[in-house]
Amino acid sequence: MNTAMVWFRRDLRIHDNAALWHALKAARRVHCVFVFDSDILDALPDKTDRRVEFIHASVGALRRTLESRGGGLHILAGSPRHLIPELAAELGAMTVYAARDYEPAAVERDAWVAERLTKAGRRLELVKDQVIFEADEILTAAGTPYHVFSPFKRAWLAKLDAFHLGTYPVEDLLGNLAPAAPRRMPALADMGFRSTDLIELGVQPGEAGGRARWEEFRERIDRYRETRDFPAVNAPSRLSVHLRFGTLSIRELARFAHEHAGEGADTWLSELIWRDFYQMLLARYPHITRHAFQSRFDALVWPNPPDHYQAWCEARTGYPIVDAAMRQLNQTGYMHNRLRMIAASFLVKDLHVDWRQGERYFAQKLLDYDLAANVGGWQWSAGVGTDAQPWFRIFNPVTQSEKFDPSGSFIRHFLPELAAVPDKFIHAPWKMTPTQRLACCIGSDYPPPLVDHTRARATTLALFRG
DNA sequence: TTTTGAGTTGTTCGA
DNA sequence: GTCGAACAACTCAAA
Repeated sequence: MNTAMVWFRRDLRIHDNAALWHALKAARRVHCVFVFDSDILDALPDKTDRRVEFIHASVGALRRTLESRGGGLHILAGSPRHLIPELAAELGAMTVYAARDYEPAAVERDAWVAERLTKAGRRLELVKDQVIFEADEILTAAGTPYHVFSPFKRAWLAKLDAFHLGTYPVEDLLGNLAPAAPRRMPALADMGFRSTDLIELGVQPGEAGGRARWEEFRERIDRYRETRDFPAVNAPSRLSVHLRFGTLSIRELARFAHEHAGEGADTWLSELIWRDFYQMLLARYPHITRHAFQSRFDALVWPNPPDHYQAWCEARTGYPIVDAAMRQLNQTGYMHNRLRMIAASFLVKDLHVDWRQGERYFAQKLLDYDLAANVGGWQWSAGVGTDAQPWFRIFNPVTQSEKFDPSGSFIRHFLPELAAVPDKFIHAPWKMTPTQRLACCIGSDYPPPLVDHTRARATTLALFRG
């Protein structure tokens, strides 16, 4: 009997699923499995985690879809290092298919599982699914990985063709799915987690949720370029969480963006290329999770003044755009991309805190948290990453605020204590005279600025000069 | 090997 | 208020 297994991880969908297609193509009986990984879940300090709920709901939806096609989903909880080889043996699956994951911990886990399977005469077959081009597919003429985005993007676009954007026709082969014994799905509480406000926040998990969001964004894509930098506008795709957990296919999104003419789609496609770029860098240079990409900056000692990090986390720096951004993150698990840059630049270059602390904080809070993209973004903001112009990258939080939240409507939404502050002062409320402070008292209703930007900027430049 | 052009998302200063 | 130049000078990628 020709039997295979598909191990779902961050590809929680059926449509255009590479691992599922390869298994269905190769075997007459295909078992599907998902493992709630206790090695990851047990380490999470906060048991009210929207990501766990997103995964849990998406896995439930995946099981219902598989069952409606005559198949099923084995849902287990524990360490996949043992559970995957055991289940493969129990089901008689010779090959386990899975989508390749480029995070160092996943690479190590997969090598471990592969070795176990091999010893038992089976094998783990990892296939490309999360990116358009993997680390060894886009190289310079010298055969080395790109370290600069623009030439990487040119090479990426030059290599793009119908083959790399093609859809795996999974739907044609679903007759090979094997059912799973009907077992109750583990509840969130069984794993020690509580339910969250995910649905109230408007996040729809699962493949259907991703598709709904995608259809809604396609209506707005032509305006993406002009509107994407304004956090008060519904401009971003908000698809990052679906790409993170694979409830949408990157090939489907990239193909649409590539075929859809216009500046909006081109700009958005660039963002998808950035995603491939950072995945490639992490796969090639796994040490960048803890060390500066540019080694000459790795020894840089950040002053990290006491209380600065805490004030930033708790949205009380006294700079409205930064605090509003941090409230958006703390309250909703999401932060607009422009604000991620402003908040990151402020923590590192105004508050002089090590970028790794900010990266870890985002890791705790972001629903769409992706190690590769987050590390890449923080290193770029800190000026220690793949491009070398730190003096260009010290955002002025007031100028950025005036430019990208001109009416202050985003600020007022997340900082209602500033609602009555006149437009003229919304970006820098400490400039109000005592009589103007009736609307909001700086010092009691809202904190005074934690640092002086001009002085903090000078300190950063000196720090980089060495 | 050497040379050349370019580098996501900016800010500040002085006219 | 608006405009252009300076910022500081390095690394990458391709010719």
